[in-house]
Amino acid sequence: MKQISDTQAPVPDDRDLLDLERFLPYRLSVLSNRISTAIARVYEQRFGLSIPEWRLIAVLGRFGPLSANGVAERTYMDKVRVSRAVQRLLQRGLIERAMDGADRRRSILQLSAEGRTIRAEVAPLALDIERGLLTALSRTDRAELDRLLGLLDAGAGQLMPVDEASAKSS
Amino acid sequence: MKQISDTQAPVPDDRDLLDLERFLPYRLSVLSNRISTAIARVYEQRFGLSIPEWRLIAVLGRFGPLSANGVAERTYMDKVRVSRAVQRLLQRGLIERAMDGADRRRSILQLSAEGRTIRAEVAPLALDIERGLLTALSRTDRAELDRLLGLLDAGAGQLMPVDEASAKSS
DNA sequence: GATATATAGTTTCAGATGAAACTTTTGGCC
DNA sequence: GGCCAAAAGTTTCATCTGAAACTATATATC
Repeated sequence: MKQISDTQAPVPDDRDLLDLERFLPYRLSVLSNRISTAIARVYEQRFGLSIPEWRLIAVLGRFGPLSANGVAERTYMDKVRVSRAVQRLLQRGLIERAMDGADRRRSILQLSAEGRTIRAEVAPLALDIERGLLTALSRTDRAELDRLLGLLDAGAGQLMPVDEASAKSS
Repeated sequence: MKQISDTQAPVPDDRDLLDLERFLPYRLSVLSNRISTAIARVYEQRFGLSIPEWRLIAVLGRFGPLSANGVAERTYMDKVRVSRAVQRLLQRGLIERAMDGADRRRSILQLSAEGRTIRAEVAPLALDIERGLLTALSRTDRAELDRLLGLLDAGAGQLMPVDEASAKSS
């Protein structure tokens, strides 16, 4: 004889049916896209820079000279993006490329004088934007946020190892 | 006679030259992309759903029936994305579309029976992923995070009004 | 009730994207 | 030295994306 209820497919109650607005990945995605879009617009209009291009400048300014791969690792961009950003910035003369004498597959990238100038102009603007975002947060709030983002990074690491995410070196 | 130092272009010191790794918009972007990519992979492999498609299902399940515009408003997706997601889900029979009798420009979208089934399967998976992300956070940490994201949303609102960001209705 | 303006949704087009293939060079390994 | 696997970057190709143009309908103004 057929059993009742226990073996039936469970009828999901509302607890199992997620509410998009409270779903953390969704909230992060909407927030981050909103911010990135606004920033991209500013960089584009004022400096003709895309976000990948700006990241390249920022990271070369801070850690350069670097190989393309070094850039990819530090920016979480894949090598195709880096390659394209490098090409455009070379054309514009904002970076310089040399070949590594010891390993001729590898390039050596660094900011040109003009690139350094651009970085010095863009960076304060970026910091202004960040300040605007954070106006409503107290000093301790900011420290909290920093800590919590760190924890989320760790959680995301479980989900998807960093090197599989994007910063592929091959 | 030319003045010295005071009128010269300021030489930016390191304080003005941002460090990408500490720059909030960058951190949010990397974190969010990492999570979204991982989730997109799961949805795609297990259910053949893109993220826009899943968002449509989630929001229709929770608030449906809705017009395409209603969906756009609640998901922060632009109307082109919504339109495309609608088409694919109609093809797959996961949603149904009727015309609004009172306003024949407007469509009325809702989940089909099969759509409801899919939602009931995907939602717990999504919640599992979220739980994974949050394992390292205590109950109070989670409340803090919620609050801080709310503040950031407000800050982002200053940067870029919601309706200009993406959920354009026209 | 004709004309103008706005809205819902779709289509078009030009650019962005990333996985996979490819080229070149390097580093074993025999 | 010769051969094979791996790494650095680039190119290709198929897909995704969103701004702008477009279609159809509705609303406002006269």
